[in-house]
Amino acid sequence: MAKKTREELIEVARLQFAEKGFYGTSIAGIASELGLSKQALLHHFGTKEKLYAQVLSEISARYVARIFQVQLEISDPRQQLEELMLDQLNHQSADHNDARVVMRELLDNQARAEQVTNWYLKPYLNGLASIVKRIPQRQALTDAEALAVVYQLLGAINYLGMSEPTLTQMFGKTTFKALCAAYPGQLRELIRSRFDFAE
Amino acid sequence: MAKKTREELIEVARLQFAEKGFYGTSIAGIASELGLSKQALLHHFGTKEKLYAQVLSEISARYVARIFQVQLEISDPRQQLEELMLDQLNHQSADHNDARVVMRELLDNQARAEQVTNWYLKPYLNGLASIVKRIPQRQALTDAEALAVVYQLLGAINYLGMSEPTLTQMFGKTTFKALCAAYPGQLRELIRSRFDFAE
DNA sequence: TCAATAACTTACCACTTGGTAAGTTTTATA
DNA sequence: TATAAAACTTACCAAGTGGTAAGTTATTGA
Repeated sequence: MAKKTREELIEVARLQFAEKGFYGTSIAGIASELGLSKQALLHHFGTKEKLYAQVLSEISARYVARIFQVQLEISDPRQQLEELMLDQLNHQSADHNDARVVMRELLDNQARAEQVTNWYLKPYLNGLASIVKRIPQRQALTDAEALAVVYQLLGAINYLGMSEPTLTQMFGKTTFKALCAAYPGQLRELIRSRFDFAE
Repeated sequence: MAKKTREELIEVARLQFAEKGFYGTSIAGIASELGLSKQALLHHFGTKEKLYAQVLSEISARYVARIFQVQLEISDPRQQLEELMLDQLNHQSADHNDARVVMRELLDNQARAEQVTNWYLKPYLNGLASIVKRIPQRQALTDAEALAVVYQLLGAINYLGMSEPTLTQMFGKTTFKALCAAYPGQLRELIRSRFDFAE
């Protein structure tokens, strides 16, 4: 059962980092959620930073794995892209913690200035960019332009997911649910109008 | 000079909240940047929460003012939308602190559970949504669907702006600059392909 | 000029933070 | 069953947090 505690700690940490951010989360709070002392956590991970790095790297690994999987299942890069984006959207409505952690990482990491974690997300972004560059009529895109496209799509998807609490409070639960229901259709429309699936 | 100190405090707070978030920012740190004591700040604002609310409400006011302005200058809602979005993008490359504060507000506000601030962004979002609903062939959209469109666009824009530090470290300054240069064009293309300006 | 008030400062408080040191219990292994 | 190592706990620490209380200095306005 050695591994179990470790995994449970990572999962609790993931939720709290997503909800309150790196600074807003305390290692004592994470540990106590499992009835453990703060030092139990430090025993497993050494420092708060290392725990955070672990959480982030596992998220990244999940994303990258999904890219590989889709590339095996689908051959057309346009459909790969659409599948991955809609997948991300679905995955996010079920559990927006990953997206929130990533978003916070993008926001915080300058301040935390922890070089190591900077690279965790790179394979994921590169994987998506390379798919974009394989789309017909997009092969002339530079790396930067392809990344720009990826960022537009990810932004369009993730911005909504992480705004749930605020939007619910602002517009009410009903409106927010309607918004979420409308989203996949709008997103698909956005992708298709962008990469002219017609032809 | 009474007002000046207050305004300076708000500006410093804006930068620090943007960079380190609500929890990561300390009022002592803000004050000391101006050579003041922490209590000088508390004298002006009472609590950290109230200072934060002030920062957020000024950002929102700026956004809303821009909407009004554009609505006076331009009559076609499609062009209004394009102008506002490109404007947001430009404004953001010069100073991404506003977008970062907003993003953090969307992320944090559940945890902080501070009802008052929840509404600051509402006029801004509603203003944009109403523009979308005025676009020809989009008038049948529900409020939720219009909001979904707004969220897609804002996400596409803001996601990039706030990722600058991370992306710079990941891909280097040159690539990031190229990415930024490619962005307005890609964004315009996205908007136009979405709302068929052709007709 | 004088009183009121705004703009501060110093001192202090209770609490929380991440982390160290050292000891104890549990588990695995030989 | 003995031993080593893993998985903890209690105790402690220095530093930092937001905030209160009370006093001081500067500014303003009648």
